[in-house]
Amino acid sequence: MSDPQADYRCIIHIDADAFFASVEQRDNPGLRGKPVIIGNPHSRGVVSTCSYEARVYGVRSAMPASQAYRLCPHGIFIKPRMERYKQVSDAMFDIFDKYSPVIEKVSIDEAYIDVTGEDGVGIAESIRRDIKRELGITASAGVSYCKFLAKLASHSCKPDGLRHIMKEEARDFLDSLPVSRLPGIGPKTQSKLDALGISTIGALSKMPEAWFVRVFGKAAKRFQDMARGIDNEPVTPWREPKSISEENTFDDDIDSMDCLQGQLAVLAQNVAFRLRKSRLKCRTVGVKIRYHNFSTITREHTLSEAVSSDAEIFHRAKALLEAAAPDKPVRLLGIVAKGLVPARSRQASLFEFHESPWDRVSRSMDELRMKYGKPVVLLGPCLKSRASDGKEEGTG
DNA sequence: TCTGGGGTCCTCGTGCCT
DNA sequence: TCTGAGGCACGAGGACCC
Repeated sequence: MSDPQADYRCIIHIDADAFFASVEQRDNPGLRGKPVIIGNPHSRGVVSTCSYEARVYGVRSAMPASQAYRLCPHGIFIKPRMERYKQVSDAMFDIFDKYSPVIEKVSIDEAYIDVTGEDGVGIAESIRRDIKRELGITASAGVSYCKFLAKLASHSCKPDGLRHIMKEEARDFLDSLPVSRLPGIGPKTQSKLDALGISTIGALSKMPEAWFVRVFGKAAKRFQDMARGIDNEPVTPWREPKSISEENTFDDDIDSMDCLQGQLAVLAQNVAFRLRKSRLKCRTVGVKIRYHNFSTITREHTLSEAVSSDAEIFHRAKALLEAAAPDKPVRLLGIVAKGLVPARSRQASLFEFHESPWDRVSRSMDELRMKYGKPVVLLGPCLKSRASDGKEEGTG
């Protein structure tokens, strides 16, 4: 059922243009007008983003960095400086705050802003102007009565553009677009739709609903609603995180269990630290193993009690790794913490919360980590891993 | 040719319980 | 005692997004 109120909403989608590359060009004027590519061409990584000058050569986000290097060998490759991008992002969100309290952060450089009842186009223009003046980068904005159309609008006018899609023109705008422009339709669903001869959003909107749901399941209803310009999804300022994970792709595949355990210990410490920083514990610990041939397995285990100490998370992950018994060289190893529950506060602990010995150890380790800005006390296997990497930092 | 990292959501299979 | 149905939690994996 469509919500009649929803038709009167006014939502802005703001998206910074080539964000990481723009920040680099802003900080270093010598890079302006040049093909800047964020990524390491000699690693197994991919391109995070690239300037519009690099896109001329066919370089795109998520493309293997080595491929980007072949396409644009004279491109300027820069390692991402996430701390710096985070600073600029925070400043951008401060600008949004001036215009509305209802802001949904989509990612570091992108947000939805609900400005229902106000002049959406005027506000979007002001925000874009403020970003350019205060931060020295450009952003594109889409304005519409629902989230996904606001997003399509901002993407259709990149870079440095503003587009408003009104209710009356939504169907005309959507009908000729390829189905892949709908959020949720990725390469797999697109090829399924292709096989059925459905290539445009207009064609998708005309499919018999019952049949479409039988073929595509629950998602079908949402796809068809969007294709018909219906989307009542609210702008949601805050959501509880569902999981915290960390993974690492190695420069060279690893086939020694000792070495894998060392890497696992580092991941466990980082995930556990992030849990505690967010005052959370997890009931489920999982590991992810990607082999040299890119086949990937995951294993997880749910505990009777929630945990957040380095040692408890490491031991559970280690048991899962051993049970999985990787028999091929491993390219990537990851840990995920799920089933997140709030850790009770320290104050409450005085009366009712039994702090385990592991919790006390973790608390002391966190205090040191905060003080020195990096892990000071390492789990045994971490030391092994550092030694085999030839790294010296963090021993203590 | 080569495919990151950190997430969310969904589906399907399985085991357990009533 | 056995069996099947239904609900539920869990585990694994797929698809997608930025």
